[in-house]
Amino acid sequence: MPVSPQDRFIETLGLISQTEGSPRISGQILGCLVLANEPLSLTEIAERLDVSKASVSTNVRLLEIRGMARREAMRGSRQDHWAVVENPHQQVLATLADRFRRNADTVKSIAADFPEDDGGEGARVAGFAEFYLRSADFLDSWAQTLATTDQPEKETPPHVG
Amino acid sequence: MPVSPQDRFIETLGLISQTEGSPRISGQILGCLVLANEPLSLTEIAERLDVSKASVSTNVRLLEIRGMARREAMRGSRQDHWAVVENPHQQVLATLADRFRRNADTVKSIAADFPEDDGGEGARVAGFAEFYLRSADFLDSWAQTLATTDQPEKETPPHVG
DNA sequence: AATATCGTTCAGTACATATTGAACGATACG
DNA sequence: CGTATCGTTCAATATGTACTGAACGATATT
Repeated sequence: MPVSPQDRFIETLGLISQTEGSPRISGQILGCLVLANEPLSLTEIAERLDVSKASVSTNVRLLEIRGMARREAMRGSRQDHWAVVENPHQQVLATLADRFRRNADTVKSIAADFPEDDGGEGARVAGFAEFYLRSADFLDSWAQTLATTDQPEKETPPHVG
Repeated sequence: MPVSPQDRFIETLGLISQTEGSPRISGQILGCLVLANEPLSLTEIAERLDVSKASVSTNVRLLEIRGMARREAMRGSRQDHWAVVENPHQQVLATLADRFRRNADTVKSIAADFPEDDGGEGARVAGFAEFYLRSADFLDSWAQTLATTDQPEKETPPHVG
């Protein structure tokens, strides 16, 4: 039997999530929420994906930490409901930027511990820190363009000048 | 006993590599090569990190695929030697851009399979594809700035306009 | 040709973690 | 209050994969 486009979308996001180092289920949940376009209960998600409620509980909160999903109160229901945020990717980029900034700090402090006459080791390590720092800035600016251009149009990519 | 800054750098890159979804050892090897600043043999790397030559063989080739390391012939030695490329991060960003572009293609083709009257599902899926495509462009432009500014200086981050 | 020195491959193991089922605590409802 | 319905936590399991040791093939040296 042919697989529905919905299922393929969900499965694809799961695989992407996995190659990016996150649990597959978190990507699948995201796909679920994007397709539904309305808040879904924990049970609904679990049944749709045919996984345990425990997994959904854990991973939907992971999405919340990543800034991609948010809890939503539904009138007349005691159940928690979950929905994708307005601009999910913007949030995830900001989170990524934070991670890079932490990397920069860590590596920078290590670089500082090298002696002067190390044959350039410390300098090369510091170069790594510099990359992470610039990357963080870049990610932030990228996230910002996503925020300001809700309706993506044909644009020239950003450039340094 | 206190850990040397060299070991801390190597270990840190290993952890970063791991959180990014790559084998820890590949990050450690990269750290090794950066510190050495000269081509190292497979045996030298294995002994420095206290891991098997098989692992080094596999992961150093992974770095090669990622565009961060290259094989180098050393005069007077039959052994392969490995070194970091000139601008390792630029390469890895380009690789990442390729992955995003593939994601965009995959999701885009899925979006095309949704019927017209799907309540906006197909449009939202297409929005995802659009994000991946724009991300790929962004990564490329980012990589380009790294290529042109070998000596990182204080710069304003790129912006759309 | 025989031997030695490489790098790679591959089956097996170790290890990390994603996922589950059951127990638990909290809150709403009767 | 007792009961039912939630979501979360936690120990146990399943699963994927990183890593190893040994075998292999290729190349250089004698």
